[in-house]
Amino acid sequence: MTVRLYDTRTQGLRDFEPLVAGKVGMYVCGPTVQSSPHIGHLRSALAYDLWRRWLSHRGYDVTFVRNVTDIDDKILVNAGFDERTQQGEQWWALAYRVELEFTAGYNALGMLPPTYEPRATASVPQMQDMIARLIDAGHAYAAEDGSGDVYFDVKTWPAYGELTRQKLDDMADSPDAATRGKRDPRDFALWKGTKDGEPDSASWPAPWGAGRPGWHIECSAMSRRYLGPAFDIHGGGLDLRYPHHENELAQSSAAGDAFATYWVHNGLVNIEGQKMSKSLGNSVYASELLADARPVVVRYYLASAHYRSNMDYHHGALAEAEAAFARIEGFLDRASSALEGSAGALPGVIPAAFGDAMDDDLNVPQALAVLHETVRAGNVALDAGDLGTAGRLREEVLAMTGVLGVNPHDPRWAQAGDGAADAALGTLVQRLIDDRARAREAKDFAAADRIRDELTAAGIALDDTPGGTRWSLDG
RNA sequence: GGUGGCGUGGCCGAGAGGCGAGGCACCGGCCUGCAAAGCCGUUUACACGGGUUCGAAUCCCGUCGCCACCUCCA
Repeated sequence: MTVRLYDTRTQGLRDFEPLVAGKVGMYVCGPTVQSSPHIGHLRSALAYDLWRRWLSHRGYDVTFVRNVTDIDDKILVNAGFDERTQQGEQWWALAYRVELEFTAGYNALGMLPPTYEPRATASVPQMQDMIARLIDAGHAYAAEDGSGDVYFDVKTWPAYGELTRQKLDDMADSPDAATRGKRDPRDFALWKGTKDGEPDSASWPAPWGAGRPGWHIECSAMSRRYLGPAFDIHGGGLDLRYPHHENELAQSSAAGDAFATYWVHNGLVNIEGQKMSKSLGNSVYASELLADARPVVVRYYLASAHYRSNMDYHHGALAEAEAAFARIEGFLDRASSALEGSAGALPGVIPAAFGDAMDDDLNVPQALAVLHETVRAGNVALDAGDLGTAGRLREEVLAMTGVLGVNPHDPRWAQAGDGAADAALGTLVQRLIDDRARAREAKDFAAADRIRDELTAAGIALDDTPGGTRWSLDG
């Protein structure tokens, strides 16, 4: 019952062994809040939400940190505030507005809030401290052009490239290197001196010149602040391996930190076979997904491929997920009707095969297969009138969907409705169902079917069960 | 050019030397007044060419195709 995970650095599966028994420190690179969250952001966040839930389920006390990068070139550009005319949105206003969109997206999909969710702008002193230590140690230098930039000196760190197994000589030169006061084209910025036209609000005083932190140093400083110089798992999107994570690893190591024991990277989401990009204009935003399907179905869909595989979002994908999810939901609904009154409030037991799949590098697709097999067995038991077995299997299904965060009966997923209107609708529908029952009793099937057709046309589905006719709002 | 990954049936998507994961769709049957739901069953597979093996989708070699990162990106 050991959790195994795929570690990018060693390129293989490793048994998970925490630094401190029973505890896990996990740092995940959160978004740069420069524009609205898209399907890829949600998928990434979900991957680590699932890791966190599973590790917790296995008894670990998980400290989960996901940062918010709220100062960055793109944020300044996208906000486009003009100092002279005072027109446009302030960068910090844009950052906060977008951060709220991300939070709303995470909440909609039932992601557990991180233990800590630090903003980069709130840890600038910690970043400066780390930069100072790197300069003192001879691994970083202030640019000689007086720009206020500070760079990491990759040639002083022979291990540079270890995460992505690249040799320094093979790395492409940065195109703007010559003009930026770098000693080597591959040196990367730890601190960016304030340039003309940039707002004072995006400038922090520093010994080497006023400016703002580079992207990479943010994560090194924040992970250290909240998890310490050594922690267990560092996660992020596959696209962050290089340069972001490579640079984090280099600077943290050079500063004397042990940093992450395991590196986990989630696969990306393509759209209709193509990479999602702003230039192609094919981005699928969180708001679109949530308009197309129930949040729990979006969550189910995004979890249905292994977290390390690239997945392709295509038209109809959510409808397929809805159908698959409805099967699970249907069983639980049937079981609830059949088992009404019988307690069965025991904490559900997760089948061993499900646990084995999850332990094996979070193999959710395999775990879902176990879940579906349990659903079928449960339906068989219900058909046979074996309520004891059905009840036990229902508990298993609830336990499995619970740990994945897709329990259909979780109040979280309940549609926010109008109680009085729902009651009125229920009364009217029940009257029609009663009328239909009388017609069926009298063998007047034409009349009975007419009632059902009318309800169907109104978006209400009927389901004749041994326990009576049930109705539901149909999608 | 460097580093890494992928190619499974109509679709999605696991698996990784030996009983054809699971879901969606389709077809046949059971059940039902008819549906729906549910159950049972059939049919479609492992890019291509070699090799290793008693046995390969799974290992090895080669070929083709696709993709990611190497510049900001979850």
